[in-house]
Amino acid sequence: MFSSDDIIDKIFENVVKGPKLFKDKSVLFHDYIPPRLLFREEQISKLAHHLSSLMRRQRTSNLFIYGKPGTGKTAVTKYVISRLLDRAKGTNYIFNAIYVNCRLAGTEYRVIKLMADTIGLDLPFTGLSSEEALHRLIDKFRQQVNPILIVLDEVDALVARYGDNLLYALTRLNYDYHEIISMIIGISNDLRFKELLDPRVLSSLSEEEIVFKPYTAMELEQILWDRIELAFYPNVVEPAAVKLAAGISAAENGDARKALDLIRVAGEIAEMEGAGVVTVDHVRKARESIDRERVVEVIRTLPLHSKLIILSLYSILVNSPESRVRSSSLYNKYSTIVRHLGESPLSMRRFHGLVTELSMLGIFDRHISNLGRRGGRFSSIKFGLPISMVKKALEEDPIISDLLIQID
DNA sequence: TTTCCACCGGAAAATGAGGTCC
DNA sequence: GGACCTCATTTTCCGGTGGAAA
Repeated sequence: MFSSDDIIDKIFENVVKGPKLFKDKSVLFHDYIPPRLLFREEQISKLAHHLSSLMRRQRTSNLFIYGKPGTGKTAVTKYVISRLLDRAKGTNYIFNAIYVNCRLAGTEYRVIKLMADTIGLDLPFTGLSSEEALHRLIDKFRQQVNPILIVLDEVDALVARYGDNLLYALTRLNYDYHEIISMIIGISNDLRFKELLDPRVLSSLSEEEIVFKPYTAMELEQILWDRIELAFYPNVVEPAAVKLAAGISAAENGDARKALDLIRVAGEIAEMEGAGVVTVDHVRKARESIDRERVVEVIRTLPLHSKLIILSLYSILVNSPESRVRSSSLYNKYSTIVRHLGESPLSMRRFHGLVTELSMLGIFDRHISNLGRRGGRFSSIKFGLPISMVKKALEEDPIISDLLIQID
């Protein structure tokens, strides 16, 4: 029987004394832009062609880029812009590029603020209306000498939540002052978001489109080998392991990021085990580990009341994980637990909202049943993942783990 | 065919904590 | 210092849902 200290000592020894597999792990992370982007020559040349007009200070079409996650949209856009900016240094063809990820920015105001930050305009975090912030940004735009390129990544997230007011204002500015705002690039994972756009915005933004198709398994395999050459020492990754990682990712929308994650985590597991080679088995373990870590991470970052709802379901199902619980029973249990903590439970409506969120995250599995006039319509809930995984995630919260001890 | 049950969920308003502006 | 702002969270209100019973 090994103690926890023995296990840690063994992992440490493997990492320090075991064979080194990684030459440069950073090239396997999502934000790394490689020196060449395979299978995207057509998109690179189309984008570079458009941007070259901008550098000549000619009016050029706005661009709409779409494709599934992990198909290289952001990487290609950043790659082309950075290459052209490098080339333009010291010439008269310089331009300013503003890149904002709308989903990460979160709100319309923050998108405006991030654009302002890029061109040296200081806007407060809060206190101004979005309208006022936009006015100040536009004034600053007008003072710019060089043409401006605006890239709005994951623009669908902005439009779905706040409508297309900001996009309308920017396309309007692009129309009226095209010598300043020379080009807007909208990047989206979801083509359907175009239905949400005002026809004037749509016609302006979709003047030109570039489509990124998902990578095939063969393409992903070559992409992986290209990165493995930079990331690992020679001959430490088995070809079968690469084939498996590419196959798994091709089945999941041809997502290159997933493939890179699999190979990176497989390499980390191999290093921890003190293995000299990354094998198929390490890729399988990596797949499990990524799924498990994702769940633990999601639950860890949930607000307290969401965790308390999960805990309530856990306390009911701890001895019969496959049973289902009515949402009303779950609410009663949740209320009892919250009152036990000396707090007031959330309203039923809010509770329903959180249960819906947990179902969408795959933590809960909700099923609608209908027993008719006497029984009515109701949803029954169980866990969408192994109960042991849920428990592990809950144990990371100090308040919840105390309650868990009482339940167990 | 209508009624009823037990929710479900959209929309709008409220709340409170952070802030700016004049 | 008061008016006004953003933003995340929550509450309140209320119409919708679908299948069995009346």
